[in-house]
Amino acid sequence: MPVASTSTKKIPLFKPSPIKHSTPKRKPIPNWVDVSDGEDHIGKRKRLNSHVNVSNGAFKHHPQAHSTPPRKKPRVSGPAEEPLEPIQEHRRQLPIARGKDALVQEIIANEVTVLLGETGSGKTTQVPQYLLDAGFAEQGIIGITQPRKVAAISLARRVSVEQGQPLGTRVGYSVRFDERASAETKIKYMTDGMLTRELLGDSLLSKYSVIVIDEAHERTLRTDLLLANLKRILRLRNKGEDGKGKGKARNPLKVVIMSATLDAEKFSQFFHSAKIIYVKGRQHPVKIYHSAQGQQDYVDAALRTFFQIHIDQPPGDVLIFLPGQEDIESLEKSIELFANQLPQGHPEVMVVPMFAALQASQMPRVFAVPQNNARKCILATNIAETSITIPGVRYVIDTGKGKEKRYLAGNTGGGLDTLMTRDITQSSAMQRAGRAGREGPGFCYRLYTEEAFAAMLPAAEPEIMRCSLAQAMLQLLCLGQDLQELDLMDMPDHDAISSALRTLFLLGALDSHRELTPLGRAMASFPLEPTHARAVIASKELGSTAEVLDVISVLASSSKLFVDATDKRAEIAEARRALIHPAGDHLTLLNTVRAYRAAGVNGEDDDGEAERRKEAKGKGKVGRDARKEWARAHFISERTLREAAAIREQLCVSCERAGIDWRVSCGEREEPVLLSLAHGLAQNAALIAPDGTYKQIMGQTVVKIHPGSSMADKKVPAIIYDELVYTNQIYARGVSSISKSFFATLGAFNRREA
DNA sequence: TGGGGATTT
Repeated sequence: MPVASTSTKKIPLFKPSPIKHSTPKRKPIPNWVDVSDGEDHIGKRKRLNSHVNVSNGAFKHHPQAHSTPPRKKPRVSGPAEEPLEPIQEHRRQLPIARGKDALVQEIIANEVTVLLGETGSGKTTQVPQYLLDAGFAEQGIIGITQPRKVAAISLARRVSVEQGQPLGTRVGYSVRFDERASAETKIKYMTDGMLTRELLGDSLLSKYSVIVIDEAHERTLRTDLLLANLKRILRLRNKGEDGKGKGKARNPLKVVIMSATLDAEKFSQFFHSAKIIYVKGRQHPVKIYHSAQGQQDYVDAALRTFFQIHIDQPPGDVLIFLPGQEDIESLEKSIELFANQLPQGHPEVMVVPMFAALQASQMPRVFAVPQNNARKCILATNIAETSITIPGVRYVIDTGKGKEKRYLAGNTGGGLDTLMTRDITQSSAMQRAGRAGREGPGFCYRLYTEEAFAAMLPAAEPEIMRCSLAQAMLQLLCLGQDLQELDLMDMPDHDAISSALRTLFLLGALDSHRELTPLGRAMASFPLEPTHARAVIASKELGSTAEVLDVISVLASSSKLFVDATDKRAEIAEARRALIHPAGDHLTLLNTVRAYRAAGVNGEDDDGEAERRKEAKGKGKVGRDARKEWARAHFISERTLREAAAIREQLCVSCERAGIDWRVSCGEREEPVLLSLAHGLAQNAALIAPDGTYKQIMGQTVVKIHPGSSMADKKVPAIIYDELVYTNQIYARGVSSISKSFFATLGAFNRREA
């Protein structure tokens, strides 16, 4: 074995194991309907537990598991028929097509339907079209929610092609910063956050005749809030004229809950034992191997497994799931080292790292076709589980580990995010394995035992149990709802609720009777965390709105501004030196945003005013290129800056509605900026102790300034910070120095505003 | 001396 000679370690041995016990034992539930076999079974409801496997969407484990699934011929055929358009033929061949009539019948007959559809069933593209055909769009819109923007957009694009109509007419989408929909739109794909927002304006969602919640198993915070509200809306909209459910409701609503796997029964129970409809998927079979023994060092085990595949197995790209960037970079080096020592005749290896913080310029490599028949090896975080699909993958190596952020509510100084490497869930494991079967039969090597798989949690805890509730509570209060009284699928811990209430009180959003204040209502009108919204509002009196919007829009962006590459540390530090502000990270952000804007004018520094005038006239290519080059030279994510610019524009609109003049600037004075931010970050503050450590003002937690902060290793009397993250230690991230005297008056300030 | 991944009229 050539690799064994370069490594003293033994290659792990794998035994094939067809996951015999991955279908959880379930009690017979009378509500199950299987429509996979098509219209033969209309009216003849089959009991699921007697004949169909449902829990394992990623791969098959019945006797015919390892053969390619049969492709059904179109039902409409014969010499007399017109040949079907390729698109329509494709639609008819999707697994769900055979169940169309039965599915529509069930949706007509029931208020809520739970649709359990495996990957590749076609449920997300087809069900809305079936509902359209069945006349559901005559009284309203068919809305389909997605957790991710890109999914909503690409689905709408696909379905508009299937409908033969331009995007934005019959089929449209609506996501933040981007909408393609019109008065004639009947099928609308949208993010769950968008529909949550619509609730604030129309608490009955009355323009929708059907709402389809897709990927419900992901249980995002917004999905959970939607589900609770849909239950309420159904009660209000679907009762008859006499108000008691008799007679015909004027504007009834249908709800369809779609889930890939697992938890279908929980959705059914939540909606009063709603019918569960099951549709098979059409995924290529993936053969699963578990390691015979548990692996202590998963990076090393992944290394050995990769070369075992590379040397022994036929061509096909390899996707390795790892927890984070550190492991990815370490494995990348190891694989390259060993790949260079391979004997002649072995294909080369092209190693591609993939994680969210990667520079945009590196991303295309993931999709590139390797040269010289090299084998591509993608090292990815769980970004490759749901967000990005990579073509060509035939082998998956699953370490069984992933990082998970979890919010721990504090009873004093705000909360704390933990970011820890943990065992993944069974649902994640199946999702990861499924990534090997998208184009053909595949293989998944799990670096953990079958017993370890069985011991994993079936699914991740819902997000509502793992995040700060302050923003959700504030939004609900504006709807006249109380999170504690809401009929949620899972109720968050009492600690999380009281911590959020406390935060809202300290920010002045609630009064001492827990009533929403005018300030709270103003805060809720911003698409921001309450802490950030508070800072924007505080900037009005302090005359620093333009600057605060520059800072907050970056903080509210989904990705990092400063991209770091481990191997260019010195170069990066040198490039950014001029941007660093002695007062800390917030003003460093401000410098960066200003410099970026100025770079678009002449490549020279500028007060930004000229650029704003130029922007108003239309964006010039020269300016765009200059900005792009500037961002690249300073190792700054332009994607983040562009997202921040879009957020800033939206915030300006919110400011206008709230009576805040977003043009007001404090010029070069820095204190008004920091003071505004401090009004929002009042709970996130620490004072230096005699021993040189920082201690929270509210609460006694000792915090360390994150090494990535410009304030790292600096000793100042007092700091504010964006967040606390616990990894190995409790780190404060996004740190600025602030005058100590500020805190004496802060509490009084917020309450006076309230 | 260290950064799982989404999202918002």
